[in-house]
Amino acid sequence: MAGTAARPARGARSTAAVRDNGGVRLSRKDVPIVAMSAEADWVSRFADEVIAEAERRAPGKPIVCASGLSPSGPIHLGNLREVMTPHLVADEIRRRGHEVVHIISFDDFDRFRKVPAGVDSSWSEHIGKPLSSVPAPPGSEYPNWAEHFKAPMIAALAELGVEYHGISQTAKYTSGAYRSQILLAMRERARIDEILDRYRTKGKAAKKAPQQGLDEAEAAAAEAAAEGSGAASEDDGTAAAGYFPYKPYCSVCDRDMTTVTAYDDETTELSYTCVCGHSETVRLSEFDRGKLVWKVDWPMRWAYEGVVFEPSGVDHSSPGSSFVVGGHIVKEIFGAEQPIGPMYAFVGISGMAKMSSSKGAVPTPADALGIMEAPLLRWLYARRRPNQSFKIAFDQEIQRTYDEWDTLRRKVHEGTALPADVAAYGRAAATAAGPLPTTPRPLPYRTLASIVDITTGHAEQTLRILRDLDPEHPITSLDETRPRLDRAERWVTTQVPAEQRTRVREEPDAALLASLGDRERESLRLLLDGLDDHWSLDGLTELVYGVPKVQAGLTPDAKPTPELKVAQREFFALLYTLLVGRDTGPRLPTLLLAAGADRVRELLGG
RNA sequence: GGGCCGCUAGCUCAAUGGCAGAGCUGCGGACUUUUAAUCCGUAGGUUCAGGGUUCGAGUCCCUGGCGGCCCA
Repeated sequence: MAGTAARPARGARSTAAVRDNGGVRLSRKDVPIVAMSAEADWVSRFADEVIAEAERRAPGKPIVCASGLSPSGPIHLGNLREVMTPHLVADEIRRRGHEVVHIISFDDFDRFRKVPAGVDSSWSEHIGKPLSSVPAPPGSEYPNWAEHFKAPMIAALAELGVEYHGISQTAKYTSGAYRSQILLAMRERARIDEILDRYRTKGKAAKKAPQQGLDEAEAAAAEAAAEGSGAASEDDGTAAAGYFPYKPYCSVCDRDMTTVTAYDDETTELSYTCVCGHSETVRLSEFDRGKLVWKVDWPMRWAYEGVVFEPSGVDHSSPGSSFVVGGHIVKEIFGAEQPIGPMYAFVGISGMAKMSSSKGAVPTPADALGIMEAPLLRWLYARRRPNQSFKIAFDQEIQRTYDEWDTLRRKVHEGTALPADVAAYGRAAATAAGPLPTTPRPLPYRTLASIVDITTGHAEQTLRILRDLDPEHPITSLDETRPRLDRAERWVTTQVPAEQRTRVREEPDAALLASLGDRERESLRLLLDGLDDHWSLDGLTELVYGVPKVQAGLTPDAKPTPELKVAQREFFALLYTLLVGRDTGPRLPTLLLAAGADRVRELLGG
């Protein structure tokens, strides 16, 4: 296991670090860091460990890292950790010049457990079938349930730069690829039963009893609650006729409500009955429509693929969990070794204005990539060790996350970042295959969000404001600020609550305008008279700060005094109230430009 | 009843047995600027508690506490 595996000697690591950093020169500008300090970074440490293990187990062969995904529903941001953890390690191994393959196993031959909320209840007739045999949810363009949920994940992985070898367990099982492993497991069923028995507790019989009282739907719901990359708890194959680690899908109804009643090692003839009334005897040396129970299936695949690194969720850390039991089975039955397998903690979400509550769904990688660029999402998974839980911000915090990312980027290029931060940045911004796409002019996310909020995405207004942000190097096309601009816009429109959006008033606040004193009327008049001559970001800045100065008898370039600052604040509050109905808002020059001169005149009583 | 993980600055986290560090927040300042803009500076610690190993412990061992997750 990961915790007890021998660490390579210090010298070995230093050598790796030198080789890693040698030969790659960074130009000061915009070339993402490909080499990085191999020190002080969890990815590097796992890579050291995995390489050493791989060379001990299978010298000269490609190093195998693996992930398992169950397409039983939306594949969410927690499941992404199942992929990102081995991806980052495999990528580091690849950067060091080793041959490595990252397998993503889609467990689409698992049983359909439960009809999720929002799907027609008639789908309950499919409970017990392989996920690849269940019709896709209504309205889907995909041929079956599994493909429907795999597709968006596959698209997200491409955008994230994750290189992998995908394996459909349906294809593997139904092609007979695992036949000899299945026959072996059946032959060794008594020993498997004995291994499982070590972890079955004495209270089991008493505990099982109440389960009988549950109806099918409740039982399915309870099982679904434990669902993960592979359920931590699942039918382990115990039946009245003895223990069998294999379960056939019924030839008639295609469900796994089957019970094995007899098996002959000599002929490989297996008899089963199904709740649908069907019963038959098949020859396991030819029959391909069934699978090993999860606790045997997983270690079988470790052995079959020669997996050296595969993480799993923390729910696998218990004594009787499939990871622990699998460690015994892979060694004692399949004669192979357990992968190095860190437990990863859960990924939380902060925010989520709309999506989760209405659809009953947790956000997916595709949702995250809608509001943030791929390198940023990669960074969130790279910067924390797998055993640390973290949150992905869908609320205002995303602005801070982006600020941190931009600051880190600057520091990395200046050479002032800490080694661990440099490493995380490098893993986020590029893979062994090269850098990920970036935004040519990465303006601060909060600025973009603020602008898009005011302009409601209107391209012409947006460009006008962006152009004036940096007059020395004006932005000439929105494309320079993409895709970050599009992410910010999507964030504003899908995640920012309506009451936090800036809404320029449709009609003038007649009552307020009528109640204004002479001094306030004069300030508005001064502003309106200056609009045409100051219609630029800088010009309007000068104007809005200048109006109170002129009123105080000062010149527009006078130094501010405490009294003047008070007057400015009052003036700004008045403008905000008249323009957006609140006493604060986006910086006024930006707001004025976005609203447009005609609307400003109307709202200010001009 | 058992297991895994965590506990370090106000917050989020670094630190491979060798001088406890970043980011954010806060505070102070600059920019004609208290905004949802930019930059500079600065403060901040009994590393959960107690014991042990060691020349040396945030780090390793033991006991306890608190928190999260899981199994039964």
